[in-house]
Amino acid sequence: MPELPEVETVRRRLAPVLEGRSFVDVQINDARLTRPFDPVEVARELEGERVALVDRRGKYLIVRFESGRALLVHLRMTGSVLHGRRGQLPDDPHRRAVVRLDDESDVTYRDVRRFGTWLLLEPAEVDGYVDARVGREPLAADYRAKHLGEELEGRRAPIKAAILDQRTVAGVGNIYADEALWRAQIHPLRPASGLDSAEVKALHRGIRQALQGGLRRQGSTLRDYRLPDGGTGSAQHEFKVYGRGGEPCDRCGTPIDKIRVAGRGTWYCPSCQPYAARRSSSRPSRSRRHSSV
DNA sequence: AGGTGGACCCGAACGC
DNA sequence: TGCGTTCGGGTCCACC
Repeated sequence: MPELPEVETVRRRLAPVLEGRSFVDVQINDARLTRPFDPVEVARELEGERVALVDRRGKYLIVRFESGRALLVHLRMTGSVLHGRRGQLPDDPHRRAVVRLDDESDVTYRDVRRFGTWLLLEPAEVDGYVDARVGREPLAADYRAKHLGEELEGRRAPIKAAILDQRTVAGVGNIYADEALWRAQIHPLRPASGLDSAEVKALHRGIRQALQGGLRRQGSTLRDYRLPDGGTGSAQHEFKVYGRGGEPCDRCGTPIDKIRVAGRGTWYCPSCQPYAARRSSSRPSRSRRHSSV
């Protein structure tokens, strides 16, 4: 599923091929993509726009035009963007849109489950729309544990549900939420407001490390995710818990357990992510390492 | 008012 | 083998 690392990888690959280019012709053949707006009208509005910048906020890919308008692309679960020379891309029953650029190349959008969305916004609408839905960028240089702590304050929801909320922190989805909690050694069902400051710090670090790791591998391809050149990411090979039920924990050897949190499949290590607070001796956070198995 | 669960999708995996 | 059922996941929205 495209989460921050996947969307950022797409952004980086797309920026050099889109910036400075104009949309010459746009075909949208799935009304769901632009709902509730008419796809034919949206396509017509897009024609003639020249791309100033390919941006990202959370899981939104933001194509900013010189006019000040912006196209917000959300890949949801199975969306992907491909770029290639015109006519070179093979037929695809799941292709939902094609953008012809002014340099003889095409950008196509494919989406098996059709959850993805394209939303064309006027200049004055963009910031408000995005900021209402998306919190701070976790990979920004100035993102601090303090910011995460403020968002978690007073929230009774399980910590995993809280970090899946895009307003808590931008771009964390089901996969990287589990990976971050494993790194921080925090049980996914712990009430968000119950974390102490050391745990918030560990989670802040866990989120950043999990996302950075995904980004270094150009995202994770479980099935549908692709880079714009058709390539695959490889972060799935680095997962510590996601999808690894029954396998031994990399840290302590205990079999990874699977439960359900906030309606999502959730994998964690029952030994190094205990629900009850670890009893700490006089010294703050001594560590496990060889907990009993 | 914050939290939860269903709806939206469709291909793959599963069960009989 | 074949066919019906279940699963999953991001976001919105109705409902508690």
